[in-house]
Amino acid sequence: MKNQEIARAFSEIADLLELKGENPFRIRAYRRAAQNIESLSRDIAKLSEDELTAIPGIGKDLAGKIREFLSHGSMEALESLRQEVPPGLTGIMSVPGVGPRTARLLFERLNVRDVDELEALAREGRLQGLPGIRKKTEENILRGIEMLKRGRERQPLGKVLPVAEDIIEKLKGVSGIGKLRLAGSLRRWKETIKDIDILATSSEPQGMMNAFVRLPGVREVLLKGPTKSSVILGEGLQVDLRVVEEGSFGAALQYFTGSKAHNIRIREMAIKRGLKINEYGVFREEDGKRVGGEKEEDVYRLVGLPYIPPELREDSGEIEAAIEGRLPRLVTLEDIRGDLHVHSKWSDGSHDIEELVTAARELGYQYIAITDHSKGLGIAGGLTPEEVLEQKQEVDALNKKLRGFRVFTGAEVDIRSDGTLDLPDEVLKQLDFVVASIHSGFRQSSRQLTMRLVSAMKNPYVRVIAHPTGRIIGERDAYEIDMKEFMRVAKETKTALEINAYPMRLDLSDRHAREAKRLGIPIVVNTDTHIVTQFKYMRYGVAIARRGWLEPGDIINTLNLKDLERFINQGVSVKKP
DNA sequence: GCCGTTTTCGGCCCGACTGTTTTCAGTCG
Repeated sequence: MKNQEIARAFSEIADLLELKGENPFRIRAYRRAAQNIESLSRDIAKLSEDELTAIPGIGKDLAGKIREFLSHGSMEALESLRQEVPPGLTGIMSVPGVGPRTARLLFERLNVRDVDELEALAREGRLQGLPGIRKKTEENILRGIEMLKRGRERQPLGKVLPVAEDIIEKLKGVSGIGKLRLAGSLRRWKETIKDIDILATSSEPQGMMNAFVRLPGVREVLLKGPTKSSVILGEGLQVDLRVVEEGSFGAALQYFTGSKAHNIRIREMAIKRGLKINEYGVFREEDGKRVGGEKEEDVYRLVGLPYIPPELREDSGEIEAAIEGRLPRLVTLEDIRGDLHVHSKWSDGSHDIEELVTAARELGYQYIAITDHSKGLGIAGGLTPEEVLEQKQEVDALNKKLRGFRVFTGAEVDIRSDGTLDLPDEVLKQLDFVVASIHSGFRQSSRQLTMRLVSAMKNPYVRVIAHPTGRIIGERDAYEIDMKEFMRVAKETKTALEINAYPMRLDLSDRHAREAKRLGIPIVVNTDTHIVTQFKYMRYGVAIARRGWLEPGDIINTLNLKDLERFINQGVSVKKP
């Protein structure tokens, strides 16, 4: 899929135009297009001309450039811009605090071509004396370079959210504190996070800011004002705190939750209605009177929309859906009735089955499926066929004792490198819930990997493909599979696809989940629990499902026990409810 | 460059903080 390459090309064009000092609206148009292409779930090469220009921010011109890239692998506009602008300047712009104007100034006056040269000159104090640059600015540039080198990359949601929640807990103890909420991409549950945004009200804003910048774990204060402060934590994460008045809290929450693209659309709608929206409220253009803003709902109501949940706010069709009254009724954590991918001591889990049952019941679940590894995964203590059947006996006996709860027998059967399964059909057929997945041979060709998944799905006893793309966020990219073919076969064979809620996996991704829903493929949200505390990861999986526009009816483990039993008892020829 | 229940031209989201400035430009989100 060329989507990401095209998005990067547009984004680079935007950077280059910015360096040339071009029309800012034209630049914004490229950035918006890049963002929308990046979040596209479908293969851009497969879209018709009409579908292409239907993408928000893609008009005739950009559609032409996309076609050009798809047929030639390059864009004339980008190539000639690269000729015009010295290479390396876009790199300089990636230093925090250095924008297009400064980058250009540095190149024109000092012939700075890359970040290393910039660093050397700054260390020698040779930036001072340039217009608008004195000691402080030079120091800031050096700090920016340091931050860049340390890599302020996006970090996995699962790492950042606990840190953010810890900060929230600490801020709750600060005197004068009123409302306190996470905002930004954390509130939208994006799978990776660049910084933590916190919004608060306070009767003592100044004291609040003082306390904030002195929190344990703060390594550096980037800026500190009466309403806005930013710090860097030891782990390199940036945290922004904004303090607003009670009457503005809703508008501010909406504003700081973003996404930026979503907010721009909302504000454009406001202008058409003679309104102006900022983080302090919704104001009437004619007399400047505030007409709303205490509640987040105000903002949407005043532009004529129903409330849009944060997880959908990416300008990827949610505004159109809201206008047409077809927003999904998103699944919630409360809709989840059980977990269908759980490991026990039998393989590499930490608990025996009864302990898992106790923990699951405490969460209000009605069932779990025990899906231990098969023997091919020696490192995980995988089970032989005999052990699988022995475990089934234990589960059957346990179920006789349980009331209002059921343990389903299952396995996470390994898909071998030739596409065969690691347990014989005679064993699989006796289990309630068979999950299949790939644990080796990640680097095979796309065709080979796709073939393995396809042949696993064609096995009549396989109900689910677990963590279908194998990615580990920040460590290992998704396998190169033919996603279209994979999903086609999933639909044909009525095999469910898993959203693995393990925070470093989140696999399927939100985009693929949305595509699966579009195709009518059933989804199951599982935690892959190895130790009971990991049951709590379900919230991450549900968040990805919500970002994928999924409703309870799209997800198997929202079924109550009776319905799920009925579904399973329908027999192996029908894998789907 | 996109887009249109005011528009095919003329708009295009809005404000905080910093540093270097005597009133603002640049950067960021």
